[in-house]
Amino acid sequence: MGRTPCCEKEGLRRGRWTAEEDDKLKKYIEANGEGSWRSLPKNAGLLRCGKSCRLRWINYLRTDLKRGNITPQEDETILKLHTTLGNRWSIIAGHLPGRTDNEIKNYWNSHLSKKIYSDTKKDSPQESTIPKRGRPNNKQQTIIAKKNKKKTIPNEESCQSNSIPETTTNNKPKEQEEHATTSSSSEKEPNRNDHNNKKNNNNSTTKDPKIEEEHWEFTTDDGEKVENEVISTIIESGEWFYSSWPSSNFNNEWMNWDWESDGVLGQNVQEPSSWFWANNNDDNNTNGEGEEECR
DNA sequence: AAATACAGCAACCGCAATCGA
DNA sequence: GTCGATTGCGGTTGCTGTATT
Repeated sequence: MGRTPCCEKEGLRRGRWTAEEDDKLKKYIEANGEGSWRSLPKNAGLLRCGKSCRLRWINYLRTDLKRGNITPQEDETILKLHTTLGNRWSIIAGHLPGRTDNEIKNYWNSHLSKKIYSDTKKDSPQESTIPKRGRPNNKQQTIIAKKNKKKTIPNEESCQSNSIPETTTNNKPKEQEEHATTSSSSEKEPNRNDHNNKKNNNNSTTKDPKIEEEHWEFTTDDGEKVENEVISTIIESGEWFYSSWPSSNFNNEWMNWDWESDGVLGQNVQEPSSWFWANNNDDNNTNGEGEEECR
């Protein structure tokens, strides 16, 4: 039994595309437009699976693609976005015109992940590269922050099919994937495609993430005023609220801060990994590790 | 020069989301 | 509302070129 293959495999070509195949595909799509990938190969005279055609078009043949090396600016953008979004390559790619998710994923795996690894190692050569969790140490800063009104960045990912952190049975979200790299097929969750499994677990009230640009003003213990623009990811899941942002915005240090947003006051203890879960209904809010306090 | 190791990247695979009858 | 078909995404594989021994 098992699943039906996405396309007949017998007689279909695999592996690298030839210039001739590229030409056929390009000409067909230019004449007929994208879509109908299943029937496209037959109509275009290609001995390829529709999926393969789609991938080839999206990643290499589209005219709006930017070729060449990733620039330092793009490099920085990828790093920042990855801090907040994790391995959500298509969303990251959406912020880099002309770049594809596959390209960014490959670039991350072959360049940036190593770069981050070596940087972390350099910073704390005797310690694990996995960010430690726990209470702030004596290097923490205490700052007073005022968050200005948020402006929501219109983002196509809200319309896309991106999953957000799963919720546990008590509706408290599981910890965000630490570096979001592995997915074991041996410990699969029930298929969420649940007419094949009761479509959509409706005990979860999670919403699509919002990417927001926030302007913060800080006053440090030393009286220094700091202004900062950050991109943060806001995810709501039932009464739980998730927020994260690039730690580089805060010099990778622990912080305590009081905040004010739209007339609401609160307090936070934030670790350098720069994300937290908070409970909108509870006075004793905690993040995924029980470190967070906010009201 | 040959063998081996490594890095980079194109392509594949399976799962989940979405579409549409 | 249900369910099969289609599309999109992210993890992984494996080929190819280059560096090292």
